[in-house]
Amino acid sequence: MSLRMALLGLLTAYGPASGYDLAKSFERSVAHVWQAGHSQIYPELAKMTADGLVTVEAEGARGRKIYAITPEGGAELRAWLISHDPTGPARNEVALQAFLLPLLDPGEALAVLERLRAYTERKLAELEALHAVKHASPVPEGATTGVRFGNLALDLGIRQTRTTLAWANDTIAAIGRRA
Amino acid sequence: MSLRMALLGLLTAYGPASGYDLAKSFERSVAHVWQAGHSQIYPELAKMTADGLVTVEAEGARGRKIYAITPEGGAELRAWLISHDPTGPARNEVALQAFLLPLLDPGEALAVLERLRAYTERKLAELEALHAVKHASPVPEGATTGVRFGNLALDLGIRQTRTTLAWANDTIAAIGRRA
DNA sequence: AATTACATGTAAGCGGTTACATGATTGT
DNA sequence: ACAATCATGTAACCGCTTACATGTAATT
Repeated sequence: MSLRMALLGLLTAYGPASGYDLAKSFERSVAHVWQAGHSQIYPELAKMTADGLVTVEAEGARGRKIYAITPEGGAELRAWLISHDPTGPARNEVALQAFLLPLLDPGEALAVLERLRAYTERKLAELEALHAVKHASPVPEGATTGVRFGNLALDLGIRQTRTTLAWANDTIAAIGRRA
Repeated sequence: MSLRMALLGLLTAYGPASGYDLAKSFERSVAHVWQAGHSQIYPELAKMTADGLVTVEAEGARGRKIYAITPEGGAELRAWLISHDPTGPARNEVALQAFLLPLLDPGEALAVLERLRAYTERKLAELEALHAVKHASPVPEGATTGVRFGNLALDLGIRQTRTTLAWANDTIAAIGRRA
């Protein structure tokens, strides 16, 4: 369902687009919160067309199909946002490694934590770069809260990444003291 | 792979157990970082037996099979912890809803954020209750860092949940000002 | 005797990944 | 001519969920 909603969201915010365009949008804007490749997007768009949530508005060169969101699609997206509780089953690889970490001896655990910290630092730098760029981008159609599309998620992402980084640093310090 | 590692971790920490026991352990201890039902666990244990990572140590009443981790299993777990980068594809439902939120008008967006906040508050209370209980639990076998098994993940989870809660509160305040 | 908890498995189906396959257009 | 990019799709496979299916032991 989430893939569907992400696609409807992109079509609402940026207007009609092809499967190819949408796949690019996933790589660029949505990548940090949701991922999908073209092999997943094309069949999904076909299903969504059958369900009346989108329509093939036009067909361009090279068999390019331009999809547009329908009123039903818009309603579906709004309904999902308003009433769907994000009960995504907890499945967090970083947290799982953290969970199992005490099974290693202190030296090894420290090495793992250092790796985790480096990884988190890279991710934070990426998000903060995106944050800087964002202020130059145009406000897309469809944004009614006055907040730029995607900015709330970026803020959340940066905060969470900073939290993970702080945890890694504190844990390295705590285990380091014992080792 | 992660399910495999979670199972090996539980067998290392708590000693030999049946598929049934492991399913219970998932519900209790690992639930916040990884989820798995018995229908996933039983076939996985069979595959792990075939791969020599665990052995059926004993068979009890009601066809109960007790699995024990083998040296190969232990090596596999350690290798994974030490060298596997947790590149779990970003797929976060809360963040996706945050991403799409500006498509709603301010009143609706506020309602969604309130729901998100309530959900996060419940989760935080749960984790903090677990934190309180933890101090009474025994230190299991296999913990070599001196940190109790699962405590690092719990700390991380509490921090992240607090961060999400703060984000929800701040965003409610920010949008509320505009509405 | 009936219910609950223990205990194990299988099957259908969905969401997602990787790889395969094809062809048109544009730029060098 | 060749390469890169545009553009769409399919197939095999894996991980996971939900539901089906079966039977045993302990409790009330």
